[in-house]
Amino acid sequence: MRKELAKQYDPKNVEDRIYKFWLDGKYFHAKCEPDKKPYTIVIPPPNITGQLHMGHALDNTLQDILIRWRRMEGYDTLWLPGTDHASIATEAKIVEAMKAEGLTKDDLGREGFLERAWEWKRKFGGRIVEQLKKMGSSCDWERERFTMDEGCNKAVREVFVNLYNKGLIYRGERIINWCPHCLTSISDAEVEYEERDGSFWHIRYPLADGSGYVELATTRPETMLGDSGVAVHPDDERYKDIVGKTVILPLVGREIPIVADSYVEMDFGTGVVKMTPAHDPNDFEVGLRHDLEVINVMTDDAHMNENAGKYCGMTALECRKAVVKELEEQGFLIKVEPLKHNVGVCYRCHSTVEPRVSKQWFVKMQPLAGPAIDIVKNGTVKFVPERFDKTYYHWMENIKDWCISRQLWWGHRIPAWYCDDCGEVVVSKEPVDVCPKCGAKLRQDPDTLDTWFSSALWPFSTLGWPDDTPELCHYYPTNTLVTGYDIIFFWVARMIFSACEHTGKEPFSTVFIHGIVRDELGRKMSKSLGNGIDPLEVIDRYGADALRFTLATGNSPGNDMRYSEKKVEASRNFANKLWNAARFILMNLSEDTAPAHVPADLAPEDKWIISRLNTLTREVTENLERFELGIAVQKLYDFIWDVFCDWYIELAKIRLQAGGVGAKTAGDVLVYVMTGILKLLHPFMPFITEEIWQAIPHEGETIMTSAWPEYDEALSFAAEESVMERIMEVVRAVRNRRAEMNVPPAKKAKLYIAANDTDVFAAASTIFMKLAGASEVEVGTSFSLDGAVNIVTHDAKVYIPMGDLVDFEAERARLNKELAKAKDDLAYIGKKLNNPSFVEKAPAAVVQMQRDGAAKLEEKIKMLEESLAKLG
RNA sequence: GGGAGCAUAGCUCAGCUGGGAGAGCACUUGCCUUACAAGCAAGGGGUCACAGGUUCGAGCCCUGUUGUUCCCACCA
Repeated sequence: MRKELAKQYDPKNVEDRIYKFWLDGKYFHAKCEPDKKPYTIVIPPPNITGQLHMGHALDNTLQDILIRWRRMEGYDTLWLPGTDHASIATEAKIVEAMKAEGLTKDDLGREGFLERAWEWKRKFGGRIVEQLKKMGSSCDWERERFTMDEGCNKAVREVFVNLYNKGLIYRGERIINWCPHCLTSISDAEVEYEERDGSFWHIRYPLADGSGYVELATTRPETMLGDSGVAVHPDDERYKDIVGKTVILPLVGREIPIVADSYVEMDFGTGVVKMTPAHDPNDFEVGLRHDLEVINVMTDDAHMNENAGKYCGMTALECRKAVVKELEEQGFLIKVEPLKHNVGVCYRCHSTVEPRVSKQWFVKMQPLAGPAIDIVKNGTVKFVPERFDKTYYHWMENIKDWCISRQLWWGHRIPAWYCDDCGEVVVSKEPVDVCPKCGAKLRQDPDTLDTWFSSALWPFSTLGWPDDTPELCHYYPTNTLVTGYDIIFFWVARMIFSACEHTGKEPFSTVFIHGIVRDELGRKMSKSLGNGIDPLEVIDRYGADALRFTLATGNSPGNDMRYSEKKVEASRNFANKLWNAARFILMNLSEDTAPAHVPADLAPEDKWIISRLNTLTREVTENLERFELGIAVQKLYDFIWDVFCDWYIELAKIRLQAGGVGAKTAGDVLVYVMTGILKLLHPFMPFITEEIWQAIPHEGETIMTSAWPEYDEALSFAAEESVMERIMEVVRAVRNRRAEMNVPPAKKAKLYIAANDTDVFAAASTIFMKLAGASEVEVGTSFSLDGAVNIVTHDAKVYIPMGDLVDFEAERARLNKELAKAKDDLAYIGKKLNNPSFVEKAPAAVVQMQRDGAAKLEEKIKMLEESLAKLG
């Protein structure tokens, strides 16, 4: 007994049942079949602290479309799912949760804290996976890895030690970005810039020899407590003679040198810059060149420290006020100007970043960047769309060393041990207890690694690297990475150079970049704006299929898209349309209808729809291959709605209602075309296609693993396509005229069709009766009728006797208008064809097309003139 | 300061390698036609930002201009 479809399409009902069916059948499980070609996709690790948002939904949808399609094409497909340990955000959330219980990090200690973190991860970490499943994700989630799982940990230690041994990781005192809120260092990529209103304080520093003073300006007066020099440009005539002298630092009284350095811009401010090497990256560089003292005046949490003298203990802001006040009182302050300037903020918490000198671990980037650039330049790794390789090159070519140590507990512990007795540093894959030099007890570095350090290893660490596993051998290098452009620097670039360095291969061959989903007003969706839309809520109301379809529609690689509920509604309506088409087919099938096949005795409309489906198959496949998912889905939409539902089903009704062999053939073709549609649509709308596929005659257990349709030259019927186009033109023209004349649909009228090719139109008489409001149809080479409406198409003239309804003046006016239009069109084409260089230089096919067009127009003009002549 | 994207119907956007401009929504008109009113049929609406250039032919290619968005660098 065949399954039935409910009268009303209910996505929730369908989706819950189908997902369970897939899970029970274990259809998602990766098999690692060496004889099958692998298709592996790397997916961004969803942040475990987060709730599913539109960004995830988009990622997941595009990935799943590609995976489902390739699976149907017979590939051994695998996702590399994972969960990010997201150090800063995760740790902040855990700290917050502890605070609610009256606990702090120090109360728990490192072990206790980690225990709490795991507990927390178990509680919330699985949630996002459940949400992705609701979207139809066909990821084998049982393979899910966590970046802090032992396997990945092993890879991290391996990489760290290898890089260290090659001299590519070093520990050093350098200026780094410090987030005073998160209390950790962050990398350059994690700093964002925001424009803020600030002030520009002009201050005078007296020369030590009493010969005057220099005037300089600063936006951060409090840092002057750490000044160890003053710089001017070497070519600046104004200050040439003071270079080498010293100034007395106001309030502090320290004597500091005036140096010349080309970093200083002569045109900006007064052309004199105070140097605070401990708290400004540029000053630090200048300081290195001129051997200036590094004086740290701040604590971890942006308070002044003991080096700030009497200001010790104040916050930076309090200190600024105090310093400015004293400068003013002592006559050092010249003026204050308002100034807009960019301030670096932490990308996680948006606190102002404090640059400070600190001892951290770094990765030397220069040697790693070279191969990573080459592998993209030589096409081994391709960006889709291509233009993103420019962004990538620019970043790689100007890369600075990467600060990888974080002052956090929730992350991969740095595998380095220190001997407090003899100062020995040991870097090792395995824990070491005693100093190999002096035998004293060793202390492990308390810091952890940047979350992206471990994430960068994702494509191979999850496959078992550094062990030579069968999985690694089969699936690596992977095929595709799908991600947003906002993550190119953080993750994509780092995966590429890490893979080059550690595996000697590319991590993936294609980076498919998509845009971000914006709200209806084009704003970025964000928590603080409160304009984020919860994908689960959308699914609840319209279904996952509708959401997926929306995200795929109008999605062109690399471009942002706007979310609007109207679009989701349109997608849901489309699903409903498909549902109803399926219901219609089911109603018209007999119990013994066979699964999809092309029957014998095809009618012209059968050949037409089969041929159109054939073309569609080719177009959808080609566009998927080019990652043009938006175009593929648009073509499906147009075909299903306009071609299949609006035309073919209506045409098929004629034979279905007549019964007999024709009905059987029409039924078979309906099943054949519907099956093709469902397969092509399945990657985009997995649930509804599975549900319908199960209901109609089919072979196999699930559409997921059924074979992807292929273009077949034998199913291309150009002649029938053309015949149908001519018939459809007549139908449209008649409908148009009737609508214009306000003829009610119920009022049928006889149709006289005059054409040279009488057979084509005679054979289609039932079509005209069904679709063009004809009571009966007479076909001949010419008719002489009075009181009839004249309709002219390119190769036929149609008369509808309407008696009193016909307004001859209106008829004449309309025909004249059409004639004028046709003549204009012909003149336009004629101009082209009379242009010798067009005929000579344009491709033959284009010229022929114009000639055909001209011939059709000539024919039409002739018929229009005849009709006008008859009207008198 | 460097780089990139975008500018097409009232709105949101497609338009692949150049061959007389498309969709969805909105709008107008007529229809509950036995799959579907979450629908059917018909229709109105565009100097493809502006100015040049290449070409037989430009929404598409090149140059410039304007507006807009984003990324990178960063001015002490």
